[in-house]
Amino acid sequence: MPPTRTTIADVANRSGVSIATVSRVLNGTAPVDTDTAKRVRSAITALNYVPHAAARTLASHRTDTIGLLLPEISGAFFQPMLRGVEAGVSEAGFDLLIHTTQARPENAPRRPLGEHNTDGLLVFTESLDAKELTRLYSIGFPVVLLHQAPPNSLKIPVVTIENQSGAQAIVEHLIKTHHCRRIVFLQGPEGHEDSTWREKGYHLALDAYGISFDPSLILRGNFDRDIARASVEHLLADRVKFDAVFTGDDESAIGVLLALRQAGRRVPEEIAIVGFDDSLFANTLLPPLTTVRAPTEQVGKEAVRQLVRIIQGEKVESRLVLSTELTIRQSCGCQG
Amino acid sequence: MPPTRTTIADVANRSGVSIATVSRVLNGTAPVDTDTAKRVRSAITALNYVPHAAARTLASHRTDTIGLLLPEISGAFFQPMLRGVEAGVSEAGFDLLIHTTQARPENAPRRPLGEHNTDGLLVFTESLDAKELTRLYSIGFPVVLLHQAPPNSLKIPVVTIENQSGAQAIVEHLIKTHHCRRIVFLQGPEGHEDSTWREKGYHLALDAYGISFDPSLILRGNFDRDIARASVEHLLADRVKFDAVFTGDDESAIGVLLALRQAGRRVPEEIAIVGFDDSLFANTLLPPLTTVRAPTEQVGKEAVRQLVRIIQGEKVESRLVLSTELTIRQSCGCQG
DNA sequence: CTATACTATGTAAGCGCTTTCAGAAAACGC
DNA sequence: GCGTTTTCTGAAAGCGCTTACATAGTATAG
Repeated sequence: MPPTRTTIADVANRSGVSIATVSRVLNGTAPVDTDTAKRVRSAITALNYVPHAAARTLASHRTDTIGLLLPEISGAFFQPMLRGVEAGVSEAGFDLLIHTTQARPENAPRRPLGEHNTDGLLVFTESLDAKELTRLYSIGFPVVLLHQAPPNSLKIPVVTIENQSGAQAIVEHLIKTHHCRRIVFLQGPEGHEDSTWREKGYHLALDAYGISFDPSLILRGNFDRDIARASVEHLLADRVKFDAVFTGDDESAIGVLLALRQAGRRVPEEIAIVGFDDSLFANTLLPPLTTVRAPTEQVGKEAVRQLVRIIQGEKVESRLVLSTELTIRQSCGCQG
Repeated sequence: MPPTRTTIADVANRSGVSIATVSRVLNGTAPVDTDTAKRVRSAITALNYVPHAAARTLASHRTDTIGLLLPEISGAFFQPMLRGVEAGVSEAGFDLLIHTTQARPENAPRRPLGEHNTDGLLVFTESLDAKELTRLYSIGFPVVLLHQAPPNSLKIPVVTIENQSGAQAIVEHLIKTHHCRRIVFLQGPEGHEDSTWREKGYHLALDAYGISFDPSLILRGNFDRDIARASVEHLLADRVKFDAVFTGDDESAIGVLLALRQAGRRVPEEIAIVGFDDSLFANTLLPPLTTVRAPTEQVGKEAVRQLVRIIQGEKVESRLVLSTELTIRQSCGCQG
């Protein structure tokens, strides 16, 4: 820190007004004489003055900051999410404070994000426990949930996507267009809501076409390339027959693709593969991946919008579901 | 905000001490009687007390926050970078404030990140102009530059990677092992330092093997999939002969791959492709991409470490260059 | 047993702002 | 013109903390 930082008092002195007036010019909270305002503004420029965020927060009870809580910052899925959130946040003139929860020690000394340093929180699946969520709800702190229903049926707004119908559509495509009958499904991480809904969509599709469900075709993929690969390798080793894999997400599709390529199975001729999310790399795989387009970036952006509205005291709908869209490429057997 | 937030005074009352003592327990800044400390701590727990960040900042002149300034938050390149930064930041017990500079209006009302809201700044290539950088330097504000030399030979610490030798190594691999002679190079964005160094490495490799430089083999790829693709399509249309492409980064390699595939040129049999960065998707391309491994995540982590050291008043070396490593896969013509 | 040094705690002065409250000056109504 | 509203401005009270500074009690030394 420099010996003496430029404060609002310096600006006030230089322009011959009180600090209250400077504050008014800064925030436009009360009418100020045009000339006075001009003098103040030029003093601000001349002194290179920037208001001290903490002082402002302390006095005004606003942080102008939105907190984002998610399991990890990396991963193909979080990228567009983050981009959307960033866009929304900067559009609304807020700052963004990010915390990841993965592998964070239990004995974390203080709550990283909350009413003490943000105006509101965006909480992604599983990154905050029900207890804390309940506490925040009870004190009326603005929170928006992403891809996750509120616990204990609290009325916390949610932004998510149409998982079930999207999944159903893509599985039905496999059945109807490509005559697949033995379709493997790779589950996401334990308790992952998106995955649960996608699995329901999978079942609905089978039911719709009268295909009986075979539990041995349900594997764990954990939305992880390597785990998905291992699961499929097991399946192949066990000589289980299947003609398609719905990988639950796109990341897993890479693992499946690698496993099948290794085993000499041709995709999509022998086995079709379809994913979910339409991650950035989906169209660079070979063959390009047929998947369900999830508007992840919009989810982020919309969630911020909802949150900002809540912060500003407006009411918002409690559940916003963005629609997904079947995106046909070639890994299902269609011709590009 | 709840009507009355829990403050340090509440904790003090409940445990029968002054707020100064509570503060001491909280920060460990002075010896406190064991029993007193215990009483205070249990009051903190009982009241669910969390210190107010802004008040703390205002009083202590520390924000415990590190600012990250980069052009965009998305993009395969920034992902590992971000991950490294996040890891470093949370390891050091700081918060992370992120700002992107791309497409931000010129009339941004206030300087987004600086001495008023962070303890130090991580600045990625081109995301802060020389004037502001100079100002920050002049007031002694902690800054670490990423992949970018300081302007006006200011002594601002830098963390970057060995671009030149990495590039030289991979081009020499093409020449020596695969007997390529007409190697295309795709430049990154105008003035991008990494790209400039990589281009130098390219030239050194040619020189080392006495291959004369052909300017028509230098194209602009802008580290962008689509631009790279268009450039190569032009080259093909112009019937320029070439037997390899060094794409400058990995993202461009996708575009090149698509262009060549479209044109029916086989990779790597007819034309070898090599990249730089070893992005996550590099080994999922077909053929898997031979590239130069850039330790981007470490760059992020190390940069935070340097920055924290500076914030704590220690001295650091002014330039940290992490080494790169040739990563051979199959797109150069080698057998996996 | 007095001088000296800690140890443990409280008091109070800010940190740099926002925001009431109040008052002066200017504009307006009739 | 005189009362009334409106516009503009300043004084001052905090916001919730940290941190000198001061003080009382308790060891330690000689």
